Amino acid sequence: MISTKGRYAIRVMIDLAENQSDGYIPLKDIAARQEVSKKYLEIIVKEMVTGGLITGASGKGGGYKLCRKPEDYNIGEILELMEGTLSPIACLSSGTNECPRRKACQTLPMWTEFDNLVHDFFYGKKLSDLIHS
Amino acid sequence: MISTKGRYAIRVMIDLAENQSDGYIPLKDIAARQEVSKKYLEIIVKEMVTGGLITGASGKGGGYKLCRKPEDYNIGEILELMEGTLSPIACLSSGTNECPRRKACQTLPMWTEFDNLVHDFFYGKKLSDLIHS
DNA sequence: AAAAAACCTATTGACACGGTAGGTAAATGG
DNA sequence: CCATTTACCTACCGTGTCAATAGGTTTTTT
Repeated sequence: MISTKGRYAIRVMIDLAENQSDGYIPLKDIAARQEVSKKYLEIIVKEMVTGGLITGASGKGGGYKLCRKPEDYNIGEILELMEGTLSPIACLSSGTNECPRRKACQTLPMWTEFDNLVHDFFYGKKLSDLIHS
Repeated sequence: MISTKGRYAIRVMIDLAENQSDGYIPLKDIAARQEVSKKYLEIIVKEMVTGGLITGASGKGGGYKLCRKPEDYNIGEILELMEGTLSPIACLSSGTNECPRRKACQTLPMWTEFDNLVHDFFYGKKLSDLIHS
């Protein structure tokens, strides 16, 4: 289940892409357009900055902007940053201690197959694919 | 993220399929083979009975058994029963009140596409596909 | 009657989700 | 220089789910 953090992050990215200009776009505007609490977006946007997806600038005239072209982002990296992992199964998330039943597990092949499916789907989608206008 | 409930349920089904006999298989045995707490399995198995996946019988010689052939179960229905929904996005889960931004949402098509992918994957897998022996 | 099994109700600790609140630092315009 | 605007930072909170555990009751067979 993909949480609001991941979903809102993508919407912020789309908003930034569509309202691109020379300068920065204040979060207040994004929150208004997306009809999401600005306070909550702050948390999300902060992670996006430290994760290297966007850049922020303080002060008057400040705000946020993309640091790459929309076609150079893929949805998978955005979701992975926000959700921690894209893996739908605990055993497959990196950093999980290896399951002792791994060798005998009859479901693991299916989960692995599914994991690859999910990964390929989201890493194959570019931010620019979501923009119409 | 698929929880232990869904994952254990599938393992119980596999266990039942592989140890099929004329009679019923006690949960104690399943728990031992699967190395999972019997107490916790009770909760899961109960839902599987009320959901119509398996049948249970009390008393000595009792236990659980499949009520269909392994090839007549698909993984999707098992997961959907245990997880409530297979939809990875809240907006798409049945019973969710319709999002007011639905018409304008630029991410919905992607979520829908993903939702279909997930659905097709799990509904296309049969229980019998997971059994080797 | 005893044993074995499912079945039932309640409780728990930990943690994540989805926010809210209030303040601090930085940059700009006048 | 000062007010405004903006990001940035820390803390908190209520609700719910997850993953179990505990202990008892009913049903069925031998």
